[in-house]
Formats: sequence, C-alpha cells, structure tokens
Amino acid sequence: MSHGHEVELADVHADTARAVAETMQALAAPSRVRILSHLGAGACSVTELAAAVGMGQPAVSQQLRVLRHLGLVTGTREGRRVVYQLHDPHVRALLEEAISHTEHIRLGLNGHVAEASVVVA
Amino acid sequence: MSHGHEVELADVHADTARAVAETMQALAAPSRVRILSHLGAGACSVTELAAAVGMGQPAVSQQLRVLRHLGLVTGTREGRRVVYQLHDPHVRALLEEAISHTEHIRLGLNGHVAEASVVVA
DNA sequence: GTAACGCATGCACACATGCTTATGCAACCA
DNA sequence: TGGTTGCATAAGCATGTGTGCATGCGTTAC
Repeated sequence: MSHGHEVELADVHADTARAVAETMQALAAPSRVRILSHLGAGACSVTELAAAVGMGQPAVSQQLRVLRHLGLVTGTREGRRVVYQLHDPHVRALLEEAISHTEHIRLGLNGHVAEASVVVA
Repeated sequence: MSHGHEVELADVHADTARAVAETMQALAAPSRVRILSHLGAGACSVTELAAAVGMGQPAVSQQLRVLRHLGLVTGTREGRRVVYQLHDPHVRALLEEAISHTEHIRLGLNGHVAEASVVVA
C-alpha cells in the first residue's frame, strides 16, 4: 500500500497534516462557523455580520481576517463598507459537509458512548 | 427561506455551530489528523500509532481520548493491547474530504492572496 | 475643511491546547 | 508471585486562541 492512486490516508505526513489542520481550524470555532454559515446565505458587511451572530465588531473582524488568510472568504470594499462573501462554492460545500458529518456522528454519541470504548467510563 | 428542506446554512445557530466546531476540532490538530489517517489504513495499537506518527505514547493516548469522546474512533482491548480503529466509514470519508478540500483551497492561496482581499496586505 | 460612519488593528487578559515527565493500573509471562 | 509489557492518567509547562476595550485609518456626508 504505497503506490498511491488517489488520496493515500497512510501517506498523510507532517506537511499535509499541518495544512489540513490549519484549514479545518477555520471550522473549529463556533463563531467562525456561524460567520461562514451566515455568509453562505449571502454576502454582507462586517457590522451586519456582527449583529447576525451576536458578536462584537472587532471580534468579527479578527475572525474574518483568519478566514481571509485561509482563503475561505474574500472582502470587497463598497463605499465605506467591506462586503464579505465565501471565496468559492467549494467553501460552502465544505461547510455543509461538516454540518452533515457532525450530525451523523452526533447520533452515535447519544445513547451508547461507553459501549463504543471499552477502556473509559 | 426558513422551511428547511436540507441543511439551512443561515439557520446554523449557537448549538449547531458549537457541535460542528467541536467535531471539526478533531481535525484541527496535525497530530490527530495523522492518527486518523493512519487508522484509515487499518486498525492498530497505541504503541504502533505512536511510532508511526512520531509522538510520545502519552500524547497519542490523550489524542485518542479526544477522538473517542468525539465518536470518531473506538478502542478494543485485545490481550494487553488496545486496538483502535475508525468508528465507521463515515469518519474516513470526512477525513478524505477534509484533505481534498484543503488541497483545493490551498491552490488558491499560492499566487494571489492579496488579490482576493482588498483590505489587507 | 470638519464631523460621522465603517472597519481594521494593538493591547491585555482569561482560557483552552498539546506535549513531556512521572506515575498508576491492567493484562500476560516465568 | 514477581516482573514485564501496554495503556491510561496526573501534573506541569509552554503556547495558542478568542474576546473586549480603546484607538487608528479610510471613506462619505455636510
């Protein structure tokens, strides 16, 4: 198992793992998830975003900065506002899949967690 | 848009966002990504895992604990070893998609980051 | 010009993470 | 039974993260 025809899970080494972790960390904070999901419903400004997700404006700006550097969103100046949107449809797909997977996994947690792991309580 | 036929991104509020963030945080650390990817190639014990990803055994145990509580992996006692494996095929799919999405997004970052965002350097 | 709005940034602080070292506990072996 | 292997846990430390506050810069309005 080392000829690698597509995505070889066993071959995911330090570099790839770091890249994946860095990107997935965009979805590892509730505030960013909410920001992204709101942007998924349509582009809007920072202030609108702040009001929508119930955060302070500086906090939103900071998270948007993170999301920008990760290439997930883009900001465009319109007058004195800056309108943010998802960078491309792929981001929306990623978010939807994250939600879907989470719901799927959450189902297995309600009822028999201890049954799954022999070791812990 | 509030009848909700599938996954309504705009309706992702505090609870869902927290759940998603919590689950996605499993993939937000390089060590966990490597652990999961190695388990994707087949179940194995903690010591094997530690050697494979180049971490200390306690560190691996700790991350496995996190992954267990998130419902991503399961541990089964076999003799004096504990063999871990991905909880279900869905986890493998999640990981593969995370890698795929990351690679896709990483492409847009190499070349024109500043072009994407008007505001920052 | 000055004033008001919108967003970004710097700073400080509380909190969470991840690793290492040392130790405890359970299961095989002689 | 005592020793050894394998894993989990506890404690400690360094680092990263997210937020609120205050402030600075750019843009529009007057």
